[in-house]
Amino acid sequence: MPQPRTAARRVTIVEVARHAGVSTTAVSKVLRNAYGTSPQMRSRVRAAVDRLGYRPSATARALRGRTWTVGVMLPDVRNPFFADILDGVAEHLDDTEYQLLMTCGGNDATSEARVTEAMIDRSMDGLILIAPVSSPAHLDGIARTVPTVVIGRHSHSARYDTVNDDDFTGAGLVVAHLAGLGHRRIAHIEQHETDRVRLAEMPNALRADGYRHAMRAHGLGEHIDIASTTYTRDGGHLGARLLLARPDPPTAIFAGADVVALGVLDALTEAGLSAPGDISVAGYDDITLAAFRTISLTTVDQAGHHIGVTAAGLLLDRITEPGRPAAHVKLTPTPVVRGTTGPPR
Amino acid sequence: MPQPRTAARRVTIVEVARHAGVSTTAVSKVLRNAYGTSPQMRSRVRAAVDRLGYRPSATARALRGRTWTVGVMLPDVRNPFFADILDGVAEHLDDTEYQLLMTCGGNDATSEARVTEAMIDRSMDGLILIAPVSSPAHLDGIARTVPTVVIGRHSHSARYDTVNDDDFTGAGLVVAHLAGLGHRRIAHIEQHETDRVRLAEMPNALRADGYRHAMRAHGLGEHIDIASTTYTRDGGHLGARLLLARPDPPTAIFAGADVVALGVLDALTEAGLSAPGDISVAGYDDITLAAFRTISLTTVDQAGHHIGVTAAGLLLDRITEPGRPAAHVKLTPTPVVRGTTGPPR
DNA sequence: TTGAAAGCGCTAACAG
DNA sequence: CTGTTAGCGCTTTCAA
Repeated sequence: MPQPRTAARRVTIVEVARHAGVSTTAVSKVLRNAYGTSPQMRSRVRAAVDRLGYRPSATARALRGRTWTVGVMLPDVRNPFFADILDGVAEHLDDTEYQLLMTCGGNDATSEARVTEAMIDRSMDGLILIAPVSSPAHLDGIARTVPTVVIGRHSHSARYDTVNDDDFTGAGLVVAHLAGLGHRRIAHIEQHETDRVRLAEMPNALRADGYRHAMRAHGLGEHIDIASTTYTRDGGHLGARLLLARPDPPTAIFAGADVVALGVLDALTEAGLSAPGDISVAGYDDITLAAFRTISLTTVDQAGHHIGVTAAGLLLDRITEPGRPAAHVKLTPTPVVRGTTGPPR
Repeated sequence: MPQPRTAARRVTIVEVARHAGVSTTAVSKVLRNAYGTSPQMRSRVRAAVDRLGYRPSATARALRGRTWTVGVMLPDVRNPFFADILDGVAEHLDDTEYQLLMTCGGNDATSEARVTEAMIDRSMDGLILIAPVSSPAHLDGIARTVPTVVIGRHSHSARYDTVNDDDFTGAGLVVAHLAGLGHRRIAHIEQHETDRVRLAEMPNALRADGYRHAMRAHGLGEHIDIASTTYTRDGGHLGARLLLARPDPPTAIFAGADVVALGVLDALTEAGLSAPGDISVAGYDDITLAAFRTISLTTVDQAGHHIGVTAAGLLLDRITEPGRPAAHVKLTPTPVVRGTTGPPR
């Protein structure tokens, strides 16, 4: 039997139609469960599809209808918190026809613009943007072009939905826990913002606000002490060094994110100190690693999985009904007390 | 000035051509730097492109030429080792026109098939599969359809390139290090394989082989002791518990992957033991977390970043010249000695 | 209920 | 060097 020597060309709708003895229109209709197909036509078409191993070309479909593709932009593959969100998104999408495709935004507006444009160029049906750093105007522009849901931005846009953790409250939970243990000099490591819009929208800014507010509420306003660095391990390391060098160093550090807390622990080890013996440390996010016994980090669970499921649900709704009013969901965080916090010595 | 109330339709090549006063062919040629365009035509077209903010539709291009999209399948977003590979791939692609899109294969053949089909349906120009679990026949089928590079499978297919760490040698490095410290009862935690093909192709199987071989080479054949679990944190936890329960427990544990070693450390902490005081622990991969001072894990650096760069290079070559003979690259691992290994007590 | 035909945005022969 | 023309695989009016 002669074999073609080139890569087998893909089976197209034309071949399916020929084998089934019907028109391409008919095949298309059956595939999309469209109106106006007889049972026998359906079964003949389905048989031909199976026999030939036909799969529709998403790119050809894109020129007329949808691609059944949802794009997720995440800032960084390394931050394990985003994995929880992704799991949630994937779980919701698994029950649908949609395929998930991911890209990295790189925590940088230029790179984010490149990546979102790339997803739009590829005719994705909808986008989920996780913790984007682009300006609200730019996000609005994206949302005008394609159905969009934003995670981790407290904005009030009418064009896209948002899903957030209540960061302000979450920060308060940490302060309450530490104050309850008897700490007074509770310091915070934040990722600094200067831009007015970002001060209002970014989770890190709201956590810092929540920290300040809660400190005052507990009568600890005079002990407010913030080290401004970044939400990275290095940022935590630097922040801890700054705080430890104070004339009167804190007895507890609330890091704005778990990765930051890891950097803090690193700096403590380096300085010959340990948590909670010498100093208490708390994070935010409850990444999987926080539960790791060797670390056992006290933190705040913002239910990444649930955030992902919610965002995926909103996106599919929005794809179906692009003009519908924007939903802005805020989820309640819960404190997770583990081994890195204890009473001050 | 009246504003359209619906979402602005995308600018197409036709409009660019009209504004520039040339044919669509001309625009297409200029955009692709194709042969046969005069300087003035080029500048007029470019001006129109900029003015109108035109971006080519990747999906429309897909029907004729390439999509300038490379798909990467990774088994799992959580394993931080894959992030190193991704960085390498992204770095290499950043200098090109290609856009990277990722999917999760889920460490499961059925799910991998779904995901690879999805990428093929979307006309991706090439695929990089990281540590796939599908059968060689299935991988061959994929590679017949689209240019493919496989990372983390020691296969010898003529259809796709592979990039691997020399796992056999790497395992030997760990045994040599531990034996050099004076350990004799060195145990190993592996991810078990029974299938003949997988025994020959999977990195975990080669690491176990390398362990056995090195133990014998060091005259420690009688102390070979393997706990068969999985390459996960839980697998490490379970493996350590099994090994600690032996009548004569090991003085050193070589975990087949860093995530496994984290599970081992977890089990040690639980049992009131520590590394390297009570027992030495080594991993494999050198994930970023291994350098974290609180952990300071001895491991093997398999240069994930370099693997990624190499794979991306091979893929672009293969896209250009699909028929070229397959390259099978094996990179040399280097030992990274940190704080979790020391002399036996 | 069914199918012919037009066209989505782009590229590639082929003429001029 | 430039433009006309014919599709790529699919969906969608619109007649039959």
